[in-house]
Amino acid sequence: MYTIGQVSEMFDLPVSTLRYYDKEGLFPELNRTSGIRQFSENEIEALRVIECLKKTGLQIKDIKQFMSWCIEGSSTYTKRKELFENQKKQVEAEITKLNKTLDMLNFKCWYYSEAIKDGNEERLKNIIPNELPNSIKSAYINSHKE
Amino acid sequence: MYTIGQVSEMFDLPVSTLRYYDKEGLFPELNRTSGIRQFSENEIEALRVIECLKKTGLQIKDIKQFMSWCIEGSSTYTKRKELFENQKKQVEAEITKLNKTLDMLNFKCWYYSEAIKDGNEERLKNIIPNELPNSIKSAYINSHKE
DNA sequence: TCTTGACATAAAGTTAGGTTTAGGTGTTAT
DNA sequence: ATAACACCTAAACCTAACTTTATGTCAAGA
Repeated sequence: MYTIGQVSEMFDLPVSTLRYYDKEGLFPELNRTSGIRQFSENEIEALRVIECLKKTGLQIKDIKQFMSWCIEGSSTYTKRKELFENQKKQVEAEITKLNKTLDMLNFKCWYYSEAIKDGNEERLKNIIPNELPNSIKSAYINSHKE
Repeated sequence: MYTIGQVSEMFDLPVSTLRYYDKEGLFPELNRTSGIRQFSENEIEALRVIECLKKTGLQIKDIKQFMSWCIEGSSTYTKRKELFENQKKQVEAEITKLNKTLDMLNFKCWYYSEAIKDGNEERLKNIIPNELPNSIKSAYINSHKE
């Protein structure tokens, strides 16, 4: 059993955030002794899931929904699995997008290192995109299409 | 030259968002003819950079700062390069985090597919974490440490 | 005893990034 | 000439996810 202060330290989250999550129904099985919250292993795992689902872009109200399914029991296993599978797709798509973003960042890093060497952008403006070095050209094309 | 409506279609952004970006100073060189915004290649590239930098987590006010540096000329090449290098680190760190998130999602997907087969979580609760299949075990450990 | 520190609540405040609304201009199809 | 569009502005509004504030309880140490 942990106090709210201990959990705050463990997860590096403000106490106010934990109280907010509780108020929003994210710890439906949280017990109290004379008003004081008692976080058990159950709430610790819930917090790991909360942090995971938040990272996937899920909103608090939908995380609350998930927590309700957990209490409903075995009849919601399929729903819960589908949720995780959906969020997995979301994250995979997000990683793909971030890799496209990295292409733009790599191109711009190269661009400015060349501009620093030249002292201006004249030469660069003339070689874009056909005379770009091959390694940079693909990053340029990837980040400038659509 | 493009109208705001054409740019809205090209980037799949609401017209109101483009006006908002303009108001926030993200198109410092945008010209107008009798009050109507004229988006040129310059603003199109600016928008590509805006979308890129937003994806890296940069705030509008910092993107505005970058746009000001662009106008200042060659004296800001180094600052601009450093910005892109920083954002590149941010994105690489974010991809690492998302991969950890994927570990949790993979574990949970596996967990619920097993729970569906069993009809309950009894067996699962007893095999965590030591008797987990190896492929799942690493995902579990990865997403349950720290 | 008194004050410090951890816990509690309810309600108001904050922030970023837009979006909506209300009112107006100018051009083009019927 | 009138209606439908695409454009314009300023200002109010919105939302999610917290955070802060004001107020109070309770246990332990000086």
